[in-house]
Amino acid sequence: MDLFIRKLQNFTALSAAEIETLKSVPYTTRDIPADTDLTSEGERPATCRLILEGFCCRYQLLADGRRQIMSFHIPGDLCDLTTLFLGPLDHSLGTLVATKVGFVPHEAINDIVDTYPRINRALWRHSLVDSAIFRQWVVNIGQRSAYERAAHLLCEVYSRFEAVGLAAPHSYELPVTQAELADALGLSTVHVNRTLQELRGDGLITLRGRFVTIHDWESLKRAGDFNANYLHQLAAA
Amino acid sequence: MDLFIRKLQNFTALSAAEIETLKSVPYTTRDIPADTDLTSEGERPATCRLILEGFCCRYQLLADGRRQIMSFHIPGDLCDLTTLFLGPLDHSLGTLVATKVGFVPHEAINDIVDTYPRINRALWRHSLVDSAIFRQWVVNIGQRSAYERAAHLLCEVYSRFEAVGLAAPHSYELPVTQAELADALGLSTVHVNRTLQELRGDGLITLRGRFVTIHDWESLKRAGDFNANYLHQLAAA
DNA sequence: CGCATCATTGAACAAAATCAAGCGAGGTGG
DNA sequence: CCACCTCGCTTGATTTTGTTCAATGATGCG
Repeated sequence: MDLFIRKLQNFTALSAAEIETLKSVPYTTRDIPADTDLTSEGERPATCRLILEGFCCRYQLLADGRRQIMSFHIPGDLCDLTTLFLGPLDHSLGTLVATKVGFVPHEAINDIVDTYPRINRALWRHSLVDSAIFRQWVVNIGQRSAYERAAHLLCEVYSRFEAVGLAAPHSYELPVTQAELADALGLSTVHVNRTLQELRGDGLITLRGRFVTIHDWESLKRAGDFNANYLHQLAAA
Repeated sequence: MDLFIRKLQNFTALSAAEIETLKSVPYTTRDIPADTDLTSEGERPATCRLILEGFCCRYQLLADGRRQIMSFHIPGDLCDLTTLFLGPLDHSLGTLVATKVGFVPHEAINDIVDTYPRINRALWRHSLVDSAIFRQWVVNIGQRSAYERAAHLLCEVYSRFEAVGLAAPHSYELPVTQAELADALGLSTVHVNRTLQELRGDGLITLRGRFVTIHDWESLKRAGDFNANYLHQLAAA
């Protein structure tokens, strides 16, 4: 929960009382294994999911089995707000590795939204940044080459990890297979593999297992045409 | 403004008092010519833009001139809420045809968000549907073929026009050049042209000028793998 | 009439997908 | 402790989809 509060404060300063209110929000914690849905398309859960540890994604399956991952979610993300306000979920939310999840009852969030204007606004910001990330993915997949796309994604995840203090200097764990990366980038697995090799060959990154090390942050940003604006973080990454 | 209220009521029933509150929101109207920015990337406007008549899009330009359109906006859309809560805009908003726009001061919306919980929630829904549309564009561009993509987009715009009562039965005006469609679909102009010809050849649609006529709604939906869920409209299209 | 913008066409080309194997590390059971 | 199996990564060859380049029609408007 602290991570989440920290993330909100990334956008808005909160008073001590407001922080207390957030800390008193009830939730139950559960450990979910890898590759498990937290919510599936069509469901109407009664709780929102707060990622405490691990790594999740939102995705949609097409009839013939193609899958598009539409976002990654890292600790501190409340990734389910849409279930609070809208009807049946139009996509699925699943873990990519074993993940510790907090389930926050809708009523608790509803109360806060209705009675604490400043927290309401902080949640608005959180949600609008989410939205900005989707937009950026549209740009990324729509216009950029495989090489640019991959570089951009690596930059985004790094920036987001860094913002919640979960990245080592210029390195982080991206707990995702190349097939999953492919689904996120709208590319084939084979092509992702070749693209990552190119990025490595150009000395921009190293991969050891699932640990990404960024050797040349400026060049990687340039390669991915990455501009952290859209993450709307207070501290520039 | 009536269209906007109607759109909000698509998600939530509002009381007479709430509708009055919305109707009393001050705004200034302006006629904006085609191909003009309403707000440009990096700006921090003091108003939100409500489309009254016309057709707009949000887009981002890359350094080398490539452009990705990330969404279309039709009358009744309040397309700028992000400027209310977040810092400098991370993309641009521009007209595609001559458009009548209402400029609503941020303070007015701020007041409403803070003091009218039910309208706040209606705005949340409006914004979350926006978000769902972005996600669906990610899926569309990431996984679907040119043919499927184009079909899907035609379905989406039709459904949205219909929801605000701006579509004739199975036909509507899509006031957009093929080059603009290309920027929205992440395809080249040439390929969009050929794809539209295919859709016409298959008897799914007719184009006369910029008027789209859908001959076989079920088939077009099937061709685009379109499922209106994500628009979260009360009345199924 | 003449210009500008948009739609259309054909041919050559490039990026990425697909198909089909092989490799390597980690985990399991005998 | 080793054989084996699985999953994920890597590689090469081929095919597909969509791009680019370069014209040529159409249409509308001053």
